[in-house]
This record gives sequence, structure tokens and C-alpha cells, in this order.
Amino acid sequence: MDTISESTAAGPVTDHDDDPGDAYCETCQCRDVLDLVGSKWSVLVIGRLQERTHRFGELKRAVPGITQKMLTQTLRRLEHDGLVRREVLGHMRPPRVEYSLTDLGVTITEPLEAIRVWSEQYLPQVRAARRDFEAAERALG
Amino acid sequence: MDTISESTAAGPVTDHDDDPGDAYCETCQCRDVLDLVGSKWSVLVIGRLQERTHRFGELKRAVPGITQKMLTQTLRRLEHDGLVRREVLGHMRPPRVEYSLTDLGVTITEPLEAIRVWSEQYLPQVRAARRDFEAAERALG
DNA sequence: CTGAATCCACCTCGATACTG
DNA sequence: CAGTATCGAGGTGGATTCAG
Repeated sequence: MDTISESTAAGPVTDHDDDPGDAYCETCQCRDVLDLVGSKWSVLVIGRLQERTHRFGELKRAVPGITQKMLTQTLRRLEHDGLVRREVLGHMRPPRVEYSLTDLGVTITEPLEAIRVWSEQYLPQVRAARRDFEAAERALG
Repeated sequence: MDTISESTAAGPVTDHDDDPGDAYCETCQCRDVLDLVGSKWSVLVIGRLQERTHRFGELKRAVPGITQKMLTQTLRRLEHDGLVRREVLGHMRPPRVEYSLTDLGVTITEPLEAIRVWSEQYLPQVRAARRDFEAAERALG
């Protein structure tokens, strides 16, 4: 089961111990959150659940390109971190499982929205900077 | 030179072509930005440059645990994306290089601040959710 | 001082096949 | 329908060494 070794990646960096008292660790908390929503599919899944509750298959169709494995893994992680609630409805065949945002999960959509707004406003500048940088690279050889 | 293969990771996902007209790709832009600031050291470096201009060695000391390779790589990427400006002062020995945020780089500190605020407010709940989840896991075996 | 180059362990993600 | 198991490619980050 490789999902465990993959999901335990949220641990400390290595064995170098940092003093937990300086300004570095304040920012480090920010990094913890970025690991939450920074993984490839997290924001996409959260975005869908922000609209409404979804069943597993609905989510899979609503997030084009995601595999079952990655959807399962992403949902497990979000559930593990308290952002998503998983509900099994009855034990019928076929089974029915619904996913929705928790109260905590809803709160994170605000900073995510800030990122989305920034993207719309400034991503063109970023792309332009990339072109310039690469052009300058080629000019130098 | 492995820095190139590492830094070119910002490209498109894979070869499955998505219709660029649906809601999926709006969120996809958000992912692009998360790749920018979501890498391990980006927010830490940006945080330092937010305070003031730093020389390379100053940054290295100001971000405990970072290696020269990762600092160079992070700065190159931020410069490549137009968030950081690199200035070589003269050609003396030893060389002197200064890094600072561009105007574009300054703008991104706002959504980053939103994340930081969320972290301070809600990270305890996330950690609690993790403990509960893992406790429930052990209870089931 | 400011890097570049190399080697390597680990993690992430995708593809595929299988199960209740 | 909603997963789990396994394999493999590729990217990320760390340690160390070398160079202008």
C-alpha cells in the first residue's frame, strides 16, 4: 500500500533540528498549509466541493484527467486534515459515498480565492517574464 | 545541469488535452501559481526579500536549513517568473550579488499573507483533525 | 563570495489490473 | 460504484565537490 508512504510526506524535513523560536517557523506554518493545497489536485477537488456535495464518480467526472488513485489519495488527505467529510450512505449495492467540505474546509476557500484573483490579474505578467527570461537566455547562448 | 530539468516542471500537466474553455482551466491557473510559491523554499525566500534586499550569503544565513543549491534554484525560478530581481554589483573579487522583490513580486505577498493568517488561525484545528483521524485509524486496526 | 556539477534517496503521480 | 494493489517514470530536494 504505497498510499501511506505517500501521504506521510507531511512530516519534518530531515534530521536537522531548527530552533522553533525564531521568525523562520512562523513562515514554516505557512508552508504546512501550502503542502495541503499545493498538491496537484487539491485545489481542483476543493473547488468542486465548494459548489456542492459530490459522489466519488461525480468528482472523477468533474475533474478531468484525474485518476481514481489520485482522487482517492487527494480525498483521503483532505479528510485526514479535516477539510473534507466522507459519508457512506447505507450499505447498499452499489455503494454510495458522498464528499463535502467541512466548516474548516470552507474557511480555506477564502485564501484560495485570494490566490485565484492574483492569478487572473498577474499571471499574464508572469508568463511575459518567463518569455523575456528565456529570450535573454538564448541571446547569451 | 539538472537545474534545468528541475525548473522546467512548470509546464503543462501531461499529454491529455483539456478544453481550455471550461471552468477547470480557471482553477488550473490557480495551480500554476501554487506551483510557484508551493515549492519548499519559495515562501521563505520571498518572506526574507519582503523585508529588504539581501545578498546571497545573507539569504542563506536568513533561511536556516537551505542549501546553496536550493537557494540558487529557488532564486533562479523566482527570477525566471519575474518575482525577483538579481543585480550583480561590479565585477570585483569577491563578487557581490543582490536579490530583491520586483513590483510583481511585491504583489504576491498579499495572497501569501492571507495564507499565513489562515495558518495561524486554523492550523491547530488541522493538527487536531490529524490526531483524530489517526486515532480512529488505530481504533479500527 | 557566489555559484555550478554530480550523485542519490525519496516522493509524486500516472497506468494498469483487480475487488466487494 | 467506490475503491485497493502494484509497477514504473520522472521530478524534488539534500550532500558533497569543484570553480571563477
